[in-house]
Amino acid sequence: MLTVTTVNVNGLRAASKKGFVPWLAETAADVICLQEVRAELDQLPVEVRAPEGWFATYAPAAAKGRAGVALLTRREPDAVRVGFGSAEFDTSGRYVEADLPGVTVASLYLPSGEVGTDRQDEKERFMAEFLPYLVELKGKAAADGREVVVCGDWNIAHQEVDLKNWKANQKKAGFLPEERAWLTRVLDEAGYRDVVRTLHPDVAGPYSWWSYRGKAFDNDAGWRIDYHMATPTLASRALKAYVERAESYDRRWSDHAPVTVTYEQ
Amino acid sequence: MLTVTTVNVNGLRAASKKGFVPWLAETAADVICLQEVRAELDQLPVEVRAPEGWFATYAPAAAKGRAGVALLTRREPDAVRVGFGSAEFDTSGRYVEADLPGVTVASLYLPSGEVGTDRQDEKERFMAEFLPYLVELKGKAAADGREVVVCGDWNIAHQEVDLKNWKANQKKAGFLPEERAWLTRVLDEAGYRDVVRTLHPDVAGPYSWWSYRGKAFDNDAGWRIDYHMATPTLASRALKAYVERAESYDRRWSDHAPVTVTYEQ
DNA sequence: CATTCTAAG
DNA sequence: CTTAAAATG
Repeated sequence: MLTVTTVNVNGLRAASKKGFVPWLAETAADVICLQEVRAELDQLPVEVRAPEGWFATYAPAAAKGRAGVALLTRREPDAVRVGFGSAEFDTSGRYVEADLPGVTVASLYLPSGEVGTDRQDEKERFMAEFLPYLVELKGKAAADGREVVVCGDWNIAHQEVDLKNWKANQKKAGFLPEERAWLTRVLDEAGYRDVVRTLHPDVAGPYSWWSYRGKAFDNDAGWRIDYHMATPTLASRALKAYVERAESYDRRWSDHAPVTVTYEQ
Repeated sequence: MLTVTTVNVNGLRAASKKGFVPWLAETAADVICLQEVRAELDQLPVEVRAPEGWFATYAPAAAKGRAGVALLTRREPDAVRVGFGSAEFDTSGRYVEADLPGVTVASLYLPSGEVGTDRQDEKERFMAEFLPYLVELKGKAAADGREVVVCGDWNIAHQEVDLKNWKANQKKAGFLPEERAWLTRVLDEAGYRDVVRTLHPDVAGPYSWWSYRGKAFDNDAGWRIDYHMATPTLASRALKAYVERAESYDRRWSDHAPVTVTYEQ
């Protein structure tokens, strides 16, 4: 059994003050993929920089206070790689992967974007570069007889069922036709499986992100943008999935909820 | 009797959340000179933007969130003037004056500065422009048979007795020889009186500012940089002076304390 | 609406 | 150490 959690922490320093530390102490996960750490190593409290019982692999962004991904693993990885061979993005704190026995686990933080801005152009460049890498990653892993799961904040809701207000968001970044089509290519061309959707084909959501603005959380006006994208064999071994939505607005320590999948080994 | 208070609020929005509002409700002052308001009018809660029983004259800086002075008067001023005829400083939220019967009261926020920076150059330019204005102001007032008091944060401690650690601060902005000499000229050349010092010639302080850094407040490592500079006749009418140091670190609503003087009329 | 950085103090 | 803005999400 391998339990993998992914969660965008929206600033690990802030999250650590609001409940991330006890959450970490109680989780049953074997691997945790973090996004939006937004800190240098030495800015983090020691309980999260080097948590007891975990191996921590941090990939901060070159720009202070931005992005940043990490992997927490209960056992030491056989290998760790930061970035995916992109001159533009490898120092931007958006991708890290680790080899564990039989499986490569990655933490991805895809750029956010907003229509008509440079950020959206950046998001599109990332998508264009990252899709071929997914294909390559899957090929290398297959040659090695290993499975792959790329977890993280993909910043795109795939289908209408993946966000509460899909009608109002058809021209919004995160639910644009071209972004949705790109996610379809991740599945159909690169050959990954959306593990949570595969386990729960017909439910709305389960959402994993609610804006801090307005009453989005209380109205459950959420988006499903945090995914486990796994190679088919690993996906077929998924036993259960769970989105850990906080009980109330003020018990949250991030605007995202942890998304956990348990895989049979 | 005319009671005048001056206080640098270090952000009136923050101060309003921490105790400025009840302080204002209970003060016996007739005129309050505020510095470092750091807000536009419409960013302020209505209880301070238009407090009941007061006339409020705000002179915000053109730069958002910076400087800003104001006058609160229990009666409506006969006239109000923003700035002192300086192309550089009249829109910088550093000076406002109001005519009340027999007396002109001004709120001044002299630039802060730091040795070796552009800010210090700015402070020096302000000083160079402001001294002649003080002379002019006094002359016009005399011709009109009125007194003058320029209250505010002058950002200079005059003598060794005006700050706790004068030895360690001899090369620090706020206690440089040239700044101290300039304050002497305000007294000797422009002919103003330092009202609080005149009433209390021999005491240490009373300090009106304690840095937020370190334990400055608890150690009373303060500076006397907030002054009532009055024309001699008005100064001679000062009956008592009072610096309202907070009872404890966390009952403060600013790093400065209100400095209040009661004048006989 | 929240996090972090920066400039300023 | 604190305020407030700005950029980002």
